[in-house]
Amino acid sequence: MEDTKRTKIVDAATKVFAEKGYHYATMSEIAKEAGMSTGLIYSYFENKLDILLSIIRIFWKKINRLNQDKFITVKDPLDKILIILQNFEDLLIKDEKALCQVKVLNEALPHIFMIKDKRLQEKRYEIILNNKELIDTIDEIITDGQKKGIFDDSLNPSVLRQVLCGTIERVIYGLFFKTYSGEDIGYDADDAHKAIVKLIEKFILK
Amino acid sequence: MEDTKRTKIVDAATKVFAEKGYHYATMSEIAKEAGMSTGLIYSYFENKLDILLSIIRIFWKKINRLNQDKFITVKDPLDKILIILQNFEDLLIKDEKALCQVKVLNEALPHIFMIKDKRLQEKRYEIILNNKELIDTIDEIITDGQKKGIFDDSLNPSVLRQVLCGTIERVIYGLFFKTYSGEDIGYDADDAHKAIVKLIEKFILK
Amino acid sequence: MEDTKRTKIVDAATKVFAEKGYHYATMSEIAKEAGMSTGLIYSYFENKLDILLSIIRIFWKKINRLNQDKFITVKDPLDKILIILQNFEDLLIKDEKALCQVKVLNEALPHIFMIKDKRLQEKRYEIILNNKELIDTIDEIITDGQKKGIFDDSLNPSVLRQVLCGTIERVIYGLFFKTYSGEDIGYDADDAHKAIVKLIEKFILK
Amino acid sequence: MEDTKRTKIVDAATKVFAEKGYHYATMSEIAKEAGMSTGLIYSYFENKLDILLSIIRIFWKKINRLNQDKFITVKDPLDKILIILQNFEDLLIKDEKALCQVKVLNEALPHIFMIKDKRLQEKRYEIILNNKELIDTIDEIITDGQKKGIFDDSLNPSVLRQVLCGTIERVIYGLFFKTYSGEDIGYDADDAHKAIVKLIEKFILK
DNA sequence: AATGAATGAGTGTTCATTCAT
DNA sequence: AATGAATGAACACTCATTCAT
Repeated sequence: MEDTKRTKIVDAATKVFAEKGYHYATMSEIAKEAGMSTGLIYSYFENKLDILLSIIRIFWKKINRLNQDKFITVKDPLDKILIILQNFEDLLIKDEKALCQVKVLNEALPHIFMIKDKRLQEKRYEIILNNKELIDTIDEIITDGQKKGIFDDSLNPSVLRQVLCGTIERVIYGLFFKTYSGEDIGYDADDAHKAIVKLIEKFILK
Repeated sequence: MEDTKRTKIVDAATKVFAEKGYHYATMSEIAKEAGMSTGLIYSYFENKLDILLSIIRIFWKKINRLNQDKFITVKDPLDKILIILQNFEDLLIKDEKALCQVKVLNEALPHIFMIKDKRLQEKRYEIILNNKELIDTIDEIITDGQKKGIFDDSLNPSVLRQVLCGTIERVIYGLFFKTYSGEDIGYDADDAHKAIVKLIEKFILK
Repeated sequence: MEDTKRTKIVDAATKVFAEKGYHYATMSEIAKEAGMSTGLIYSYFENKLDILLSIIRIFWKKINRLNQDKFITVKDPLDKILIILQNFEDLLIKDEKALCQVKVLNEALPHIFMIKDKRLQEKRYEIILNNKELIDTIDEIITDGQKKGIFDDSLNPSVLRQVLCGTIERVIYGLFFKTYSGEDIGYDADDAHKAIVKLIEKFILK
Repeated sequence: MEDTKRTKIVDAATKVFAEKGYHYATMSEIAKEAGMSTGLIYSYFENKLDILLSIIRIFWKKINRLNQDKFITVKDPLDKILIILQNFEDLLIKDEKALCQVKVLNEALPHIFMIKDKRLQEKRYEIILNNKELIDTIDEIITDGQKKGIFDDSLNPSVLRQVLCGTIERVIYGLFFKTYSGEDIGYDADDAHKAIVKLIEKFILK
């Protein structure tokens, strides 16, 4: 029950943050969207920033958990990269509601750096750790693929990862923009998927 | 003279916005950084948002002008793409001061959508036009390259462009982060350049 | 049974008000201290201010009743004054728990004046009456003592009473402070008693 | 000029705090009383509590300075005590505006203990020091008087000081109450003065 | 042209109070 | 009778913007 409320708030905030941007969103808008009063939000979260942090934290946790779950049975570097992609798509694209998380995630960085509240330091640290976990995971997979002679080894793993992540982020952000603005962006979820797979095949594979 | 002041403000704001994020930056910080009083800023800009808009507008204008200038003598699609990349690098990477524009550009989108001030509508429209101009330019180049049989034509131009732009944005953002946080990101400006060129060769070329 | 609950609330509130001050004390702290839920407090009291009022009202009532009870057999003005002192000490000093009432009584005045709630007007009036009763009692004793030639009659009764009450209040407040802060104040309950008795002998007696 | 503004705010706040009590007083009331906007107050004070602290700090500083100034030429313990009394009267009674400080000073204690803001810790410490300075000064005078055989030495200095201060506080508070409520309290400033002097003569002197 | 003191609208947050269970 | 989740009014505080000098 308590968890339902937290989820409601997180979902409402994700929507409002995505629509208006963190600072333009007000607590009463979030409360209204969540179907409750402003005060109640403060029973579940320390403050506004805490909600933003929670959105991000939950997302990275989910991604990391999904990845680790599937990596147990998969060993091939290419398959692992494809699994990471698939997990991103599962979490963001297949649930249209969740798509707006991309924008919130995109906007979050400056706010994470502005955290002064001591109560939030730990949560901030956790986010950084979770983020680092994904980065390290990808970098290890790439390094592994290069050692095994499967991946292109003329570039260092960090740049390869940046190219991959930048692509995924941008392509999915486009889908969010399409959904929420209604404007045509020239491609759909299927095109996006094919493009990233092709990027992996042509750019990352040897 | 007036132009010097405007430039000073734009430069100061770019720095402060990049360091703190648009909303955490205050007008008095910008004024201090620009070496003038808060009030004077309002002689050159309508309001805070107007400064942000100007930063973006100036950047897109410069990019478009640089592109068009060089496109006069260049006709090959691949060369054109490489010129666009080079222009980005000239504007952002080669001047360390300007590097922080990446972050401002990254953060700007939500604010552009929140413009209510009628005086800014025109400027907003101009930005969207400038942005669209670059997008259209790239899309045309890609379409042209595909027609000429030079570029991969299994993906539509919009997605190809997103992959390219997402990569450039992310890779350069990494360089900004490195410069301003001092942390190691595993690659430098040279690696970044090579990676993008390789992306073009392996992913965009047939 | 109902009375037990009321007493529990009053005792808990007295403690919390004394420790934190009326406004810094929250209803949930009082409820926790009283071992019940916040809601239940509202079955016994109109609101937060009502609890404060009750604490004060109960104290003045007790003092007045104790005084009147003992005055039946005592007629000498000096003895009467000493009885009032003894009653104060019985109610405050001898029960360490009750000592914190001094602080609550001290802080109460501004709140009594801010009562707007109509339901509390009557209670407020009662407090003022009870307070006035003690004042009048003391003033009458002093007047009587002056008439009988026992008390110094070079000062009017009101000022004499203020000196006496100010002394008692301050000296007992010191004891409260000592108990709750643990700091040394340079005197104990016994010193306090002797000082007040000496004040009566040297200052009020002729 | 800046000092005029600070003084205006301090005076306004003293009045409003005295009338309503610290917590019932709002910043906009203080601003209105001071003839300025809410925001401007924050150019001169950290926050609401800082104003309260300043009122108290200024008062204790003034008292201590006045005392030390006059103690240079006076050596007799009795004269010193009378000078302290006179200074209190000069600061509080002779300026009717300043009289309301008594109430603010009376109410301040719980708030001083609730200070969490780091920026105010130093100011808090200064107040405690100033307060201690007066206490120590009085205690030294009394000890000196007892050694010289002038003062009653059957009670320890701390209690004697409490009796004196409690009396002064209470008697002056009565005058404040009279002025601001318009009610008759049975004595005036002159009676108050005589009472305290008589207290010193009869109770403190041997 | 230039200043920065002054404004006040806007919002996050708290907490007394209510009420469904 | 008892709970504590839920409410929302109230207020401190910030900061973009203005304007007297």
